[in-house]
Order: sequence, then structure tokens, then C-alpha cells
Amino acid sequence: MSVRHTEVTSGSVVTCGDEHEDCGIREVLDRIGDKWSVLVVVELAQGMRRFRQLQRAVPGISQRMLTLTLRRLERDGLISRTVRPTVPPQVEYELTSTGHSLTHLVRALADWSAEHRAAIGQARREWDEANPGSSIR
Amino acid sequence: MSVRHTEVTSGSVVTCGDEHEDCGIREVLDRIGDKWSVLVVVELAQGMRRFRQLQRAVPGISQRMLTLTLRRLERDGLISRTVRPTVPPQVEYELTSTGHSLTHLVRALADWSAEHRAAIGQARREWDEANPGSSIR
DNA sequence: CAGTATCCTTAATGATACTG
DNA sequence: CAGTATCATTAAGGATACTG
Repeated sequence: MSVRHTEVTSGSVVTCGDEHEDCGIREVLDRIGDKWSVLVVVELAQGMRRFRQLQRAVPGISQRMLTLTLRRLERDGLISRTVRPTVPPQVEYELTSTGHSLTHLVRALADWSAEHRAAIGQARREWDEANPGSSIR
Repeated sequence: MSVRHTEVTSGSVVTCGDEHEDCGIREVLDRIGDKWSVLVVVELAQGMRRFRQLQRAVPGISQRMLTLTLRRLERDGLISRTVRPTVPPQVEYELTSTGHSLTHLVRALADWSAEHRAAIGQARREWDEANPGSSIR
């Protein structure tokens, strides 16, 4: 996901190159665009969770992907990981303050989705009917 | 990106299955998470654009990916495509009203990114230093 | 319980050539 | 100009087995 691109900022649209690899919005999209991060963040928005709890709360996620997703969120400073040296071991995951602020964004995303879901579905049905046998889906 | 998952709605967190394949937020994330859609939408937020204009405005995008991105956005009802039967042919792309409403979301994304970019960068550097030779990046 | 390590499949993207 | 078609490459994700 590295590329020269234009980027919207609070007041204006600016252009930036990929020489720095960190135009900003891409950092968020990388984490928001993947298959599981948002779901994990949504679950953690409810409070502290342990590894197995998360796996049960996000049906379909593999152990491997849960681990990867958690590590990346931790690396980005969005969640914290606390190991309790018990037997068997317990590891607790929690949103950081940065992570919590992300939930507002996710909420906005969900609101927009809810609002336009019907229209998008309708548009797709019409497009699919007008373009039978298309390969873009 | 199809999977059973929990979903945030305006007021509550609900669980839904993938039997219907349209939990809502996934539809947005599919388009927001891919590599080019947001960049194309941002460019179209400025006004009507033709194919070549878009390709120049989004450096790095291939002809193929621009075509695919535009088709998918069109299928979702986010942009309109108008063919003018001139020689050589001209095709105009514009945001629909649904597409325009998406730009608010993108703006929110960009704002959040700008606000937390430094913190994320810092977190990553620290994590990378604490975890040398990790394979998650 | 909370992971790692491997191997494998599929989806996404890229490069290039060609066309109405 | 605005695409399509084809092939190659890469990244994301999944399945399974194993471990401290």
C-alpha cells in the first residue's frame, strides 16, 4: 500500500510522495482495511479481553490471524498486551487511549454503512443486471 | 472479506452472520481498504474527471487497476460514468450524492490520521526496537 | 492458555500488449 | 482516449501441527 497519492487533510487536499512511506492516511487504512483489525478493535472497545475470549468473540478468525492482528495493533500503539505469569498463562489485551479514539472513527464508518447500505445494495443489483457475466466481482 | 463478525451500529454492538454477506460495514471497508478507491474518490471530490486525468492524478495506478477501481465504485453507486460519443471518445466520471457523502468519512479518516500519525510512528519505532527481527512487518 | 512454525490456496495488484 | 486481455508476481489469509 505504498504509492504516491493525494491526501485529504482537515482543511485542504495536498499531494505527497511515497518517498517517506508515511503519508498518514495510509497508516490507518492499512489497519482498517485488513480483514480483522476493526472487528478486534470493536470487541476490545467493550473492555479488556484475553486471547481466547477474542477468538470466540470474532468467529472465523484463525489463531494465526488473531495473533498477527493483535501484534500489528500493538505495534501501532493501539492496544496494550499484558502477560500475567500464571499457570496456565494469561494475556490481557486492552485498547490504549489512541486505540479508543479509533473507535470513534469505526463508529462513523458503521454509521455511514448503515445509512447507505440499502442504496449500495440496490446499485449493485442494478449494475449486475445491466452487466451480466462481468468479471469485476 | 466475508466472515461472521460483530458490527458497531449507531447505538449498540450487534452480532451478525455472514449468511447474508452484507453486514454493512464490510461493504464500506471493502472499498475503503483497497489500494486505490480512496485516492480516486479524493480526486473526484474536486469535480468531474476523465480517465486519463484520473490516471495522472493518482500516480502509480496502472490502467488496469484504475479501470477495476472505477468499475467497482460505479457498481456500488458511488460514481457515475458518462460516455460522450466523440472522436476520440471521452468518458467522464463524477461522484454521485452517495459518493460525495463518502468524502466526509474519508475526511474523518484523514483527520484521525493526521492527529495520531506521530504517535503511531513513535509506537512503531519503539516496538521495532524492542522486537528486532520480527516477521509481522 | 497463548501462542509459533509450516505449508498451501486464493485474492490483489502489476506489467505488458493489443483494440474500437 | 479509454479501455480489454493475458500473464506474472506478491501479499493476505487459512489449515494444521506443535510448544512453553
